[in-house]
Amino acid sequence: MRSPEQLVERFRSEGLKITPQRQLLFSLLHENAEHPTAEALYTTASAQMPGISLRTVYQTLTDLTEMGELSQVTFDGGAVRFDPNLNDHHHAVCNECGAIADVSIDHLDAMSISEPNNFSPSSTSVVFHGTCARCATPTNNLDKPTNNQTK
Amino acid sequence: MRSPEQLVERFRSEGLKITPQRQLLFSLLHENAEHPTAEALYTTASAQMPGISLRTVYQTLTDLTEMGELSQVTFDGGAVRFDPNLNDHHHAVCNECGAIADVSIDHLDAMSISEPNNFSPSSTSVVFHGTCARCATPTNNLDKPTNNQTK
DNA sequence: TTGCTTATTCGCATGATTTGCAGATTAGGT
DNA sequence: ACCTAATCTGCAAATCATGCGAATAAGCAA
Repeated sequence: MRSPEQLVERFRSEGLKITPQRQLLFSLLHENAEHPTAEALYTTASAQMPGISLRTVYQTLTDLTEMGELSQVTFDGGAVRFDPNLNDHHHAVCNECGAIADVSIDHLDAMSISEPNNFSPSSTSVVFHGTCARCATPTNNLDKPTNNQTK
Repeated sequence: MRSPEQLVERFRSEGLKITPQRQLLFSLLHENAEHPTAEALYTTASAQMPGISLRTVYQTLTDLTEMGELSQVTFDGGAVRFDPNLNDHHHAVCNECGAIADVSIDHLDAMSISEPNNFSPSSTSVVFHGTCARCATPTNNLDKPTNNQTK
């Protein structure tokens, strides 16, 4: 996703209005690597702007997605998560705390479908499930984040 | 998933009962490569056993999943799909008709997380999105399946 | 075969997530 | 300051899935 400033420009140039709600969400999403759900963003947004509607959060997220500024991802059937990282990347999901990390993959091209089924993929997504560094370290268990998994 | 006969044995040996509903679902799932949703199975099952409850379909699918006879997969936030293929495999989703095919992947091991983030994956799932052979062939467009995508 | 015990089925209510709709509000230009 | 279209908001509704209790039936024993 672009910076809030750039998004403001883009919205203006497309005849869309710059509302406080949108500006807030722009800033909450900018460089946000937490893959938040709509509800999570709503909670955060509400703290700064009491009265903002969950409907507006959904609406703005949908708009940004349609503009290609966000991508949506879901893991294991939980709620949709929003990802402002537009670079080619994949995800690692921690089974313990539910944290989702962006990961780059080396040699993705070396991987190929082995059967001659004529399927021509236009995109490939890889999801790792496992234990994140934080949860794997027996020491700092005290400040371990609580489980954020939806399902 | 094992054969219906083997499942009957397993259920018996675990003190579970062999009901007509379960037997029907065993046979509908056996070697089923369509990755059906609970609703889809309910529709099919209802044709052969009018009156069967959607609740029972969900219950049986959950039971089989907990027994490790089925796995659940979701794509793009749609409904959960059930997969009786217990072999190590991945999926190819057709953007046109929504069909989901099982695929084996060569050299999955060649692929690796490039950043030193200490994430230790216990499982990896790969999903290809693209166009299936059927939809890619301009000739047999007449008998092309209808779009089954949930979202 | 009859009866008993307990698993199972079934229908309905409920929960979670997301979208549709319509009226109230407001951004941004005149 | 005013107008108009875009936006926001709250609520209803759709979809998918699970909890719960009463009714039913599988499997065993006599």
